[in-house]
Amino acid sequence: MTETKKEEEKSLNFLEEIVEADLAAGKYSSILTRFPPEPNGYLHIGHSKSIILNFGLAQKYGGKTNLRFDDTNPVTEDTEYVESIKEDIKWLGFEWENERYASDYFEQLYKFAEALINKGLAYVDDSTPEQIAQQKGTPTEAGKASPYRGRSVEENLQLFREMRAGKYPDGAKVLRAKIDLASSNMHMRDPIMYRIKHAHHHRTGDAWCIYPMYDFAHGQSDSIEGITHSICTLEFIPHRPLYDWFIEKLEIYPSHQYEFARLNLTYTVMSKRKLLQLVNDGHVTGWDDPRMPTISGLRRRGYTPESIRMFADKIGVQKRDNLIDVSLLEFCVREHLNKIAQRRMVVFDPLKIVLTDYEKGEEWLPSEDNPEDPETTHRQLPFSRELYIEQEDFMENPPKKFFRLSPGSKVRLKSAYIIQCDEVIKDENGKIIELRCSHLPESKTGGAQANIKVQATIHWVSIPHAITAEVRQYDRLFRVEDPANEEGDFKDYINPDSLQVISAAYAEPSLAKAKFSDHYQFLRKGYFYLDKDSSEDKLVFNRTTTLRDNWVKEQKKA
RNA sequence: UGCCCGAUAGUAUAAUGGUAGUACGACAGAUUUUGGUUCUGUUUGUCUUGGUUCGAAUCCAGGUCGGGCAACCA
Repeated sequence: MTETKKEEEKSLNFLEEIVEADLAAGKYSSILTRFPPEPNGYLHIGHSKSIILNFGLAQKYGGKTNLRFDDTNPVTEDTEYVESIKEDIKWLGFEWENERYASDYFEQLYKFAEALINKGLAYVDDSTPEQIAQQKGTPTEAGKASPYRGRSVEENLQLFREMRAGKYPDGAKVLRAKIDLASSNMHMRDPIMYRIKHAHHHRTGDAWCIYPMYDFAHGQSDSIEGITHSICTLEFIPHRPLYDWFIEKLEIYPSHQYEFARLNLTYTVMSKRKLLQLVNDGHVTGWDDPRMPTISGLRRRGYTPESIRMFADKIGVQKRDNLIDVSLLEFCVREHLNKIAQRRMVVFDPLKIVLTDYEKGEEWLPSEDNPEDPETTHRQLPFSRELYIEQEDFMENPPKKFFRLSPGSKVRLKSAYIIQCDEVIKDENGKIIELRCSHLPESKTGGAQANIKVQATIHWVSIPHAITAEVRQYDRLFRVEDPANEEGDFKDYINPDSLQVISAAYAEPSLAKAKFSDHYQFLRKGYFYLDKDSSEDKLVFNRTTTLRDNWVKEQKKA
């Protein structure tokens, strides 16, 4: 009920309005969108906005979505990327109707090009790249015609066929559309349609040595598939007249292009080119480094598809440039993980405690796996006389608002007893190496003293039962909000402390059975996820994100 | 000094001529066997100048500011 109400109240974004209007007007009986990545890099969170938009729009209005790889530039593209892109889309929770490639249409596109030549709307140009740039003029100055612009249809046809046949080397000739060299839109000043590249293509192999440019491939591919709404980012706005021009002159199905603002996130970069540099220069370990904003990086770090979809829903879709605070993404992942994460106890920086009055040897105490879940399961935690707690949970001379353990004070050990610190043991340098404590024997859950109020509950592990694990704690990759727009090289703003490794944290033994299907909350520490670097004899956990921490804020104020 | 987009709290996003609302953040408090969660409260906004109108964030005009466009990239 509430869900439906919320749905109704939620206002439409501008694309949903367009689709609803088109559907209401009977322009289409159902819609077909497409997600068109170039397989030259891994998908990032910015792409997930586009994926969720394209697939989500179709889902909402009973339509379908094609996955189409825009593979018109063989020198940068590779099947490695095709595979990762498919995996990422599936992981986000979407299914495409058809898997297509722009390269599927190379023959058709070639025929389209000949058709334009026959109409006198395209010509083969022998000019060099420099000459073509010269001819284009500037935004304030009209361009000039190439000396080859007046070639006859027959000559153009013959030369274009020779281009295809491999008669010319790379760069010797191009095919250009004959449009308007005086247009105020630079993209209409006789844009290049085909260039010669004697390069191996990841799908068509060596069948072709001429390849269509984006502008001559994208709109026609949309048209061939019958895409109703072709949604892309803002920088393609000036391409739209060209998109429409090719469709009009070719007299083919009129797909329409719409544009939205791409996602930008604080403290990271969002371009494949820059991400590739981080990988190639070794600033990160790979495309799936958990610090990367790639979908594979976020997945490895422990983000969930649900959290990313919630994020996309919250940021909305608009045409204004934006820089979204990464704290919103963190909020979304905490929101989801709080509901599903299994609670576990892990001590990162141990301080030994001896319970001088504990005589039992060992006992096993139940602890809930997730207090947010009313049907939570419980696991058994081993308890003993010797425990580790966190160094930071003890202070010999505590400031006013310190609620944890200090000499003479009491704290509760989560799911176990209330303890009190009786004696502080130091080494010859005065460093605290051990605490002697006593416990309230009736204070465990359900006991007579269980309801005694103490200022804090802290986590712990039993020393004889503890296992060790490597813990990788991540921080933002950059020191500044918008590294791409800072002076100089964006790499100068990399955060040198973006990774902090604890090689041996002490964990409760149940974590020996950690699984990739589970997300964990290490109590009072944050959310963690098993890393693929784990092996039989070594556990590795990635910190997905910290818990919100008011104590840290309190300390900063002081 | 051409053309094209855009402009609502710190950040995003609604209000489609009729009470400027929501989320995140920040701040304060309550609850709590996680300084988590949950709950309550507070804070801050229509780029500007005119015009149309009973009434303008919304429509019109001028200005300002931000972004994009001159790859054989997509």
